[in-house]
Amino acid sequence: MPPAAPERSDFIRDIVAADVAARRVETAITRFPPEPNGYLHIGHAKSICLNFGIAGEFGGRCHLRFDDTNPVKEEQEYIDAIERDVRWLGFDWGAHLYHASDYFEQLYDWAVHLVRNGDAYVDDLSADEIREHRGTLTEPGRDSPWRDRPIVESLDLFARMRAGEFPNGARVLRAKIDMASPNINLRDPVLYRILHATHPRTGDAWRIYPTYDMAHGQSDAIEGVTHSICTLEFEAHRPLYDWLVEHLPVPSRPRQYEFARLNLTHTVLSKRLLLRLVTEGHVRGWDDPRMPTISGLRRRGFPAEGIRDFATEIGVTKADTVVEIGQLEHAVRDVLNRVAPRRFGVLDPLKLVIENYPAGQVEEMDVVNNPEDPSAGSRTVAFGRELWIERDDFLEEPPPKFFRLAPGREVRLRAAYFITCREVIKDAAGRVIELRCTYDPATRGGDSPDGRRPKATLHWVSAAHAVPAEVRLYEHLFTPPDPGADGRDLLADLNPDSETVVTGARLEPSLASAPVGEPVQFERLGYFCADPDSRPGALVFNRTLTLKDTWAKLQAKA
RNA sequence: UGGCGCGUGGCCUAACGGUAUGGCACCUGACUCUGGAUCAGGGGGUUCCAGGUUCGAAUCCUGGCGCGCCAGCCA
Repeated sequence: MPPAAPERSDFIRDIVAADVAARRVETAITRFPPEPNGYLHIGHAKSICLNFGIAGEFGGRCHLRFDDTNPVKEEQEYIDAIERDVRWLGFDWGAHLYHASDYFEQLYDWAVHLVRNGDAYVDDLSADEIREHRGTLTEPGRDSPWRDRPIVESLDLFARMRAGEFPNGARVLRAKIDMASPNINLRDPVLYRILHATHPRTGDAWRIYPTYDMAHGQSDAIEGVTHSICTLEFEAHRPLYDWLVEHLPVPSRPRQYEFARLNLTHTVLSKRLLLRLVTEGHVRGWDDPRMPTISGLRRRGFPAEGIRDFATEIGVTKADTVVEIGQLEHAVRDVLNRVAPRRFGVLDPLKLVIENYPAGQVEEMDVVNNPEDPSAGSRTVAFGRELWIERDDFLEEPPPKFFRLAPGREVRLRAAYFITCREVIKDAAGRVIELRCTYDPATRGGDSPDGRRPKATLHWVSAAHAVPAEVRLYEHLFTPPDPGADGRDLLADLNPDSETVVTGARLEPSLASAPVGEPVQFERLGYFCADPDSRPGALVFNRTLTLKDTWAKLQAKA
């Protein structure tokens, strides 16, 4: 667990602090309760940071509990991915790994307890009939004809449900609360349903499974959870949460608090929609670098620290809001700028020949690794007569405010020499294919003895030394900030340029051994990291984010 | 329509009856061997509206308006 630095406070932390001060609880025991039916995304990260963060700050603990009450949707693959992602985010549940399925026997006993007390009954109505009886938002529901059947009969039927005597949907166990409640969740909610399905953990031991409402609060109580923090859509369930905890002999009394889930522009945060993108092949998988999943962000190169910083910066409230994705990107750049070693990489190479540089000569130029971090030291990069520079660092007819290379103009090659463009060579189609330049030997290292200061500094790689690579450039997954809004088809909002694969990049040789996922900055371009697809001799890099680019901004305005 | 919740500059957020906080974004300028980073400064708010209580209201009350959630044997 990361150091429990004092986080900014929020209404939930205020409640916890007050509870601790009033000795209502000894400490904060929270839990992160994912359902293993998909991959975790940045919205879950907000919840993870909140739950583990609070536990850390108050010297309590946070459990990882899988809410695995619906075997028809849940899979082991998701369980594994969730554990990996929470750990990668920087959190540790220690020995406190739990599953709602661990409590199935206890939950069953408690269900029997409810029946014995006349607080629950077996209902023979079909799903359709139950819906019909439930009433509507404005009309009260009607009692099921089975609502007052003898307790012994319900007991017998419930036992036989467990034994697997009835098919799916034949009967359910319902709480007996109030069919006229204005809160629909209190109109005799279903507690158990028959599901002849194999569970990832309990196998075929059970033919009935508890619903979320029956399982969640009771699991909290079993684990001694003090503050059960969930998202706003469960607000209407809180009266039921409380009802169950009050009608059952549970060992502790947890309280539920709700906060607003995260919404982000230019993406979607719904497991259903993310699953659709995966299954329909619009992305490379759950961990596609464009996905807002934790594993996607990781593959993209977003550091865990940046995600955590983002979570604290956006705060925790009950207001349903949409955060600009730029705020996430800012938190990520902030970390990357501090930690990413700088390297040279040319995405769209243009050959540059230095006519007065001796053929065959190679100089090892000393280049600082990170101007933000002197302790990162420096490295050596080979320089020679033939180089690659970025094609858009040259313009034959430079517009005003374009400071880079142009015919007759002198610029600095970073940590190397000043060069002047003498001649532009084009192919038959008129495309620039080579620049002939001269260099000033007196400017070795990048400074001139006479104080000349070029307006631009270019990155470069030696043509004789550079290694080729594929580079995948990523942008927002969706073009509009609110994909699928106003009844638009989600797919129509996909950004056709969300991934651009560049195949002819040339990188400085040290990048050939860059570990997968380790962030580097390609100077002047952005932050990158090697993709898991990368192989020796077939390097693949992902662009995590571009650097802020005021020139690009100027161009966009024009 | 019934219940519950929420409305503070473009976005997020603070304020706990004392005269609108901070971050992101935006705009200047300085500095710079990354048009990066950094630093300095700046613009932008009838705190959803209308009443009321109070010496004083973003905060409390009433009534509107807007938005979100709830009618799965999903979570």
